[in-house]
Amino acid sequence: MIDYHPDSSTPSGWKIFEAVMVSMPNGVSRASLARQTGLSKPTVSAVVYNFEQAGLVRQVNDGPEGAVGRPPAMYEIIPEAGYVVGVDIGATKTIVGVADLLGRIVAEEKFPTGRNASLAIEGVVARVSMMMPDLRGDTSAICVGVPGVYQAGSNRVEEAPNLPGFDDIDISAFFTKHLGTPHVYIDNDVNLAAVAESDAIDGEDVAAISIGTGIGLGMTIGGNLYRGGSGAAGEIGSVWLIPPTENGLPPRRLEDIAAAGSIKNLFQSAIIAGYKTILNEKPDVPEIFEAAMREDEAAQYVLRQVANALAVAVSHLSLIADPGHVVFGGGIGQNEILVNEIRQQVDHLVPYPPRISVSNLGGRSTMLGAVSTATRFLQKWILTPDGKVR
Amino acid sequence: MIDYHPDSSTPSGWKIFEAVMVSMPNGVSRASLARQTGLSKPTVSAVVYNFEQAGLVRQVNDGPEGAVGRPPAMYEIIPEAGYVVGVDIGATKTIVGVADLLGRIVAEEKFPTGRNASLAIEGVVARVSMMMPDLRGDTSAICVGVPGVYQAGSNRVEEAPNLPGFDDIDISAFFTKHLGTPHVYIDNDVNLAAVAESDAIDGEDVAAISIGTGIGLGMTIGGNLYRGGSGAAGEIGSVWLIPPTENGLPPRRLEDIAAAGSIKNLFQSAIIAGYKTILNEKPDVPEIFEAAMREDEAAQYVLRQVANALAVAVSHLSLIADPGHVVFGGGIGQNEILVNEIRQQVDHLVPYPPRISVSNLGGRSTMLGAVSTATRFLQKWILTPDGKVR
DNA sequence: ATTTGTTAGTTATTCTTCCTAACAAAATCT
DNA sequence: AGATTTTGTTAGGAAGAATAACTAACAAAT
Repeated sequence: MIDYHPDSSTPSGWKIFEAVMVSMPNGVSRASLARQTGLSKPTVSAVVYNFEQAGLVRQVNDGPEGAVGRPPAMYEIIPEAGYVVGVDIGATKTIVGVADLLGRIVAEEKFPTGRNASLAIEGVVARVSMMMPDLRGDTSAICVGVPGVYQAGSNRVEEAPNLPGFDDIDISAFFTKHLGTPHVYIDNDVNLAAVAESDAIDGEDVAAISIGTGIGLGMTIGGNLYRGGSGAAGEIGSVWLIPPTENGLPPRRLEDIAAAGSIKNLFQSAIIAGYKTILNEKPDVPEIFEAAMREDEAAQYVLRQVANALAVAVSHLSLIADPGHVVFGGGIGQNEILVNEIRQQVDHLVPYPPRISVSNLGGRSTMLGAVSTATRFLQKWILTPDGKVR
Repeated sequence: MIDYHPDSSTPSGWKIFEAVMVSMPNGVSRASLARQTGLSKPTVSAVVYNFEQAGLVRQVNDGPEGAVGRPPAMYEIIPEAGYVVGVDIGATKTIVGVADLLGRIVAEEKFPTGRNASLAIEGVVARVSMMMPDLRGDTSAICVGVPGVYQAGSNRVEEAPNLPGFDDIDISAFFTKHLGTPHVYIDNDVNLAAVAESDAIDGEDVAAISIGTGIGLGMTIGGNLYRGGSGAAGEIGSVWLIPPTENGLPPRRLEDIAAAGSIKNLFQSAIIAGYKTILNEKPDVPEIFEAAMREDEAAQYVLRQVANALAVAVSHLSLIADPGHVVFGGGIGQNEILVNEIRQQVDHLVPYPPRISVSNLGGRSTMLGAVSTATRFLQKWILTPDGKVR
């Protein structure tokens, strides 16, 4: 029973809050917090007391039994103290995830994206309102991944060919108005996917390559997204494999070979060029890659070409930026057969190849990255820069 | 006349020291420091008093005349409070620069590099000892740029083909032993050049490409050097222009076309291929580029090929990492004709091309970057993390 | 020559934030 | 039962920096 009134909480609140955060789901004693943070026991007690008063933390009595010494009072974050929403607006499907203050997903839904930008974000609002009736108030945040380039300055989404109509929408104001939360973050879908992939490997730097209708790249450096000098970093789909020169060869960008449509076209050309196949006339991409494993000539040709194009692009990425990890995702990037072939080829192109892997977030990476981004924001925002509870 | 004894100096010392630093060479009043830093006047006075006692700062009486109000007492850094040495050990020439605590070069010398690593660093020690007799003591630092990859873990320089013999030398210990300063920093020459180029544009992010015997790339992100996941970022010379595939074309890396030796070879092949020239048999690279401006066929062919190779590499760099600026340096990279041609070609390859320019540091960029690095270190080191004078 | 206004710098006091030291509380170990 | 061990509380500071009110030194207006 605590009934004393020590100092109000203080700048050290940051450290303590973080330490309680990482202690989850086990909880921590105040003595342990003092050891971890290097702060004194009285300071920790005072801060934790204030957190408790503010409804941010609660005592749980499941300390270790049978240990020597006075049994500790364990404290844990109250996950319901705040909620965040992470959204992935894709060209065809939208995923909405709701998570608590700890970033744990508590609800998740997937549904068709509206046919244009306006319908898409209205659909998100409608769905979020059902999943999470009360997002009003300060202790909430929403992060939305969009299939285009988000310009923070003008608060507009640009270059989203697969979802027209973003030009005149103040997307941030729209969500604030209809969902009530003042904290809205918009970002490119591949950037958010990179955040999730980085989270998945303990925050190490990662380059996340997403292959689907187009090819995108998101990179994290030192735990933060890297956007480049003019916010245009990661346009790996536009990298020239055969640059336009006078020597006659038709110019080719990575996307002309390794994006979904291009792969299907490539298969058709392979047949015309005389490669044999047992596949039907219009196979989808996974079918092609699987056939390649079963010695189908045309499919093998396609797989080799596509993997080669991607391997060359990864070699550029690796030699220039040297990311520790490269993770492939997206509808096509998730294909193990493709990535295995890429990995083999990269090994021949680069002296110190990066670790190359397939995303194991199962198409949820953008949504998870959005949730992570919103959660990180909210966790920081809920304490003032002085460490007081907001 | 100050004759009171306030509190000892404090964590706020950092901010104040930096503010005095940027005020140079004008100096600042304490009232102005208080305004700039947001600290209170008493705090500033106490800290400045301690700096003055420690010999880090002195009063100068050249405040503004004719201004309303009490004339301020102006303070400035004592530049002689510390000295740093920046060294560029190149394959053929070495540059040594000595600078004061403000990073202002006070002495600079250029001389032939010793024929191997051991002779090279002995030469540096001999020259530094003459230029800067007393580098002993804490308030000094040295930073050395080497033509190879420096592995901080093992404290060894690797992959320095142009300067053999680095394998068994503990270079850091060598300098400490013979020069007395405990603060020795080694880095790759191109990385340090990038630091200098970034300094030259007010700390904005930059990608510095050095073209000489080889081709190297150094990048700064957020004012700091970016080294990549395994310290291997910036190997742009190894980027594949024509990757090794089965289709018959001979594989080519950027260095196979655009490094000094390759350019000369390319000129010979141009002649063999029947391009006409008025140049003599073995022209050097600047001669070739100048001839290209005077409509020399073979020279034009070479210039276009070389610029194209570099432009394609810059397009990769730009699409992947999007640096705001790209600065060319090194013996060949300093050539305006070449860089103009590159700029034109990049404009056709990339939607948002970076600003591309020629280094205007005249071959001194690595040395200047070394000085800058050592100065930054010393400025930070001279105050403890609490802001007290060390 | 005097008054007024402005800026610089000092002093004394107070506030914030954290620590140390000592002790009380609650368990296990012997 | 008493020793030991660990947690948590209380009391008393100490350090850093802010506030407020002062003095100091000048320019411009009267």
